[in-house]
Parts: sequence; C-alpha cells; structure tokens
Amino acid sequence: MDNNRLAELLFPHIQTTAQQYREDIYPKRQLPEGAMVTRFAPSPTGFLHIGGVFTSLVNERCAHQSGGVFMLRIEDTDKKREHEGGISAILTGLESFGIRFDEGVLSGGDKGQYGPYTQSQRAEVYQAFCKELVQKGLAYPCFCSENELAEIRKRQEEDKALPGYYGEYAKCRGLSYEQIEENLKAGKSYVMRVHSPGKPGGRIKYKDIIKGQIEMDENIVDVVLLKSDGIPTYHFAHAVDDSLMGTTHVIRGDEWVSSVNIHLQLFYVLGMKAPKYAHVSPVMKEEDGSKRKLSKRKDPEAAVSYFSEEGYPADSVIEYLLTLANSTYEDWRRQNKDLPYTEYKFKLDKMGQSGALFDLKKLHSVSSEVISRMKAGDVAEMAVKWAEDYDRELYTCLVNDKAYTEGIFSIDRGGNKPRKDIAKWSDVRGYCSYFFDSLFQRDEILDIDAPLQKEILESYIKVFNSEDDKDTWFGKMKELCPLIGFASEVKEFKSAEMGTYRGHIGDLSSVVRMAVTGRQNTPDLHAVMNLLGQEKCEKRIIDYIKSI
RNA sequence: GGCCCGUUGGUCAAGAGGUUAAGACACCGCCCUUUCACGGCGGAAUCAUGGGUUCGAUUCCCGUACGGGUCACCA
Repeated sequence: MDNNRLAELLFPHIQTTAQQYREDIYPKRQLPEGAMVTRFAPSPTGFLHIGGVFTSLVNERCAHQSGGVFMLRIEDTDKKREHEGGISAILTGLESFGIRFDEGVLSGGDKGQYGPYTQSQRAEVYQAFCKELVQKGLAYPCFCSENELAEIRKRQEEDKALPGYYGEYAKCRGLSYEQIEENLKAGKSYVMRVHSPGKPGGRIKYKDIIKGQIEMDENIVDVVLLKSDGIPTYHFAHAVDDSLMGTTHVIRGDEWVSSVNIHLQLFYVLGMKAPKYAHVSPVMKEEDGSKRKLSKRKDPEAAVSYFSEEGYPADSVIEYLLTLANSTYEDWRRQNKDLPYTEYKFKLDKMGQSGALFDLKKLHSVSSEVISRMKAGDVAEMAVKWAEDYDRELYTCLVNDKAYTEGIFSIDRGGNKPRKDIAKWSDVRGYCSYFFDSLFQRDEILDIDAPLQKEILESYIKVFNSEDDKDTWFGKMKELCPLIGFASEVKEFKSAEMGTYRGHIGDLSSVVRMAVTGRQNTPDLHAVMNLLGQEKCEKRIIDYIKSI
C-alpha cells in the first residue's frame, strides 16, 4: 500500500512535518554538561496531592542543582476527567511550597521556547508525528468499536492469551487503502494505533535510576496513539513532548514502570532519543497494619490543603519530604542548621525503592525544629496570617497589639536552646492563650495542697513586682523559700532528710506559674509575667487563690 | 491470573560477603536546670521465610509468604 497516500488521506490538514518540528521548531537545548531537564506533568483532574508535591520537589531539585531546566506541562488530554480550576489549584499549591518552574504553564502565562506546554494545544504537533509514522508504515487507523474490542478481550481470556490489540487480534492492521477510505467516507470514528515492531517472547532491559536494572517483556500491543478526537494518549504525548522539549530525565510515579516498554518502543519508532527514567515510589499510609498508597479520598493529609489548614509551614513540609526522599538529608541538616535546603546535594539514586509511610509524628518533630529556628517577627507574622483564615478569635487577639504579640513569640527564642512548643500554627492558640483574657482558661490542676498554695501565693504577691529584672525576681523567690518552709535549692531538698522541707523552689515556681497562666508548661516564667504586667498578674493570682 | 518491583527496630532508614548492624522520630530512664523547655547521656527494639553457593550470608542465587504496581480511546 502507498503509505504516503494514506497519510494524506488521514491528515490532509497537517502541513508542518515532524522533521520540521524536530529540527527547526524545537532545536536542541544548549546547556552545560550534566544539566538535567526535568518536568512535572500533572493532569488537572483534581487537587494537588502531597505525592505530587513530593515528585515535583524531586524534579525541581534535580533540575536546579544541576543548572538545568524545570518545566510544568499540563497533561489535559482527558477532557472527561478535567476539573474546572484544576490547573490554578496545582499552580498556586506548588507555588505555596516554593517550588519554582523555569518554563511551562505559569501563573503569569506560558513561559519558554518549547511550548505550548498544554497538551490540548498541541494537537497538530502530535498529528504531524503520527502522520510521519503512517508514512513509514508504523501507524494505522483502527475502526474497531467498543464492542468489538470487548469481544477480542473475551476471546483472549478464553484463549488465555495476553490481552490487548496485537498480532492476529489486530483486525485493522491489514486494512487496505480502499477499506480505510470507505470507512472514512461512512464517517466511522477511529483511533490511530502504532504498528508495534515488538516480537512475542522478546525481552527488553533498561536501567532505572531509582529502581535499578529492570527487565520485562517487549511491548507487542498496538497501543493507541491518537484517540478518536485526535488528542493523543498519555503514552504518545509523553514520547513526543519529552523528546521535543529536551527532557533529559523523566522522574515520575512508579505506577509508570510497567509502561516503560511501550514508551521505549515509541521513542524507537519515532526515531528519537529516549530520556533516562527514574520512578519514584508513592507516599504510603498505614492502615490496619498494612501499607497502602496515600489516598486523596480517605486521608485528609493527602491533600495539600490539610497542611495549610493545620498551619504547617511550607518549609516544614518540604523539609520533611526531603527526609523521606534522601535519608542522609537529616544528617546534613543537623550539621547545617541555618543553610537553606537548596544547599543540600540531593541524590536521585539514593531514593528509597519502596514507598515510605507518611508519618505525621515525624512531620511534627521536623516542623517544630523548623519553627524553633525562625525569628519572632516571622513567627508572629505567619501565625497571624494563618489565624486570619482559620481562627478569627485568635486573630483578633494577635493583631490588637503587634508589639505585645511579637513579645509573646520572643520569649525563649533566638538562643541556642530554642523551645519547640509550636509545630504548626494551629498550636499557637494553645501556646499563647493565657496572654489574652478573652482566651484564658484554667483546665489544669496542680498536685499541691490548696492551703499550701494559698499560703505561698499570699506571701508572694506582697513582694511581686513585674518590673523586676530576672535576677531580682529570682532572688525574691529564693528569699521566700525559708519563710514558707521550702528549700531554695533543689539539691538541698533532695539531700535533706524527708520532712525537712515542705517543698523546693521548683515547686514554688510551679505554683506561681499555675496561678498566673493556668498551666504547668510555659516558657520562662519571669519573661511571661513581665510581658503580662503587674495588674494582670496580680488579678490572676488573686482569682486563683479564691478559686482553690 | 500474567508481567514488574519490593521486604533491615513501632516509623524513616544507612550499610557491607566477616561490622558490637549507623543515625533520626516516637517511647523509657538518668543528668543538667528555679520551673517549663532545650540539651546531653543511656536503654529497649530490626535484617520476612525455606533452601542453595561459600570457611562464613542479613548481604549473592532459587523457591515461598506478604506488600505494592500494572494489564483502557485514564493519566
């Protein structure tokens, strides 16, 4: 059959040739040796998943630390599943994590010389390549209906044969020009399939940067290249786009591993160089003692909105994700507490081969470390920002007096022994509620006799002055001890015989802390009282005495 | 079911043919400390299983179990 004639029959409107795309329109990138060109290619079918942040982070690191290019390509080839606003949700989500793209679909519009970066806008490009394949006898139209395909599948099941459209099952492979023309005239819908050069029993090998050597059956199925609407399947779009756009490393979820035989074959028939592959394991979730993929529907922490709602800083999430990606990251971080994560040399081939469980406890720990290193002003600012959206009552308190708010977050901050009370902004309310009368409440009880507490506080209130500096304040505390039968040193208390003292200076502090803040756990008590001021402290103490 | 991949403490994991099998989170204990923290020290806890190769296997090979992935005109 005359393939050129068939190509014209099928694609009369396609004038630009694949050759022109390859050589003129998408020239080779001029990049330094070793620069990686990577991409994140989501389909706008829903919301951003934490797994998507994970893979895009890995892609981003590889590109930017090698002096390469990182692209965002939108794979919107399935119109049925597309969601309104899906693209901007992904864009703003990724942006909020500080993941930056050099090329592709960005919030300000497309950027880069290798576009368009939205697949639905690239129909002609794919069709040109498909046309070329037809000319080479490597692609053909298939008019099989859904029912016919189902029948084939049924027959294969009975024969215990490999499912798929191939070999003797590929009815449309041998259609003549006339038959095709006739079908076309009759207006029958059709897809374009590759004429797979694969041989049954053939094996292929490839080296995956993460998974290592992988061997599998060669693809023999005539996979669909263009769907009946002329839009490509993922497989075909991947092959065409990634070679045209000069992607050097395809880093994607490992659900694609088993399709690599198809992809490699497509690059082969297209006469284009295949990229290197790295397949990332999914982030998992533990349930009933077994692992499963983190699911958007079942697991709230799968959606990135969970992290903004809970108030985990983006940096914390990134930091945690990095510890999952490269286990040496944690060691590096301990030794380089103040460097940005971008200074860490990420290693693709050191990624785990099996999926890691998403551990909220660990995130919590990582995040409290991150926040403990922030400046008071930044903490205040981020907490206020979070409260504005998620806790109006807290917000009102925090914005009322900026200096006061910043004072709260300044206590015990900045030294080399920072506290780690806050892991997420939703912890802030609990952390600082006693600084505001409208949030203040007592819900803890101290394990010391009430009469003793009263006695202590009645003595204490006489000498208390919130303006005292720390040494003066502490000196007064010590002087108070003998008057109420307490030891002014914990050591002395411990070494003395039982019954010598009624308590020690630590107990004294606890009582005062409880009276003033209603809690047993607060930052430096002197600083707290100093910020609260004389009047408030006294009132709290008096109220407390009355209440017990 | 076919094909592919995986399995080191509760979790994340390093690791190499011979190691006392790192480290981190969580947990427990102690120390430091006016308290609360932070920090330091210590503890408990792991190579899925059966064969084989080997002087020696957690590491290499085969099988089993378990887990994950994939078999669309979805990505």
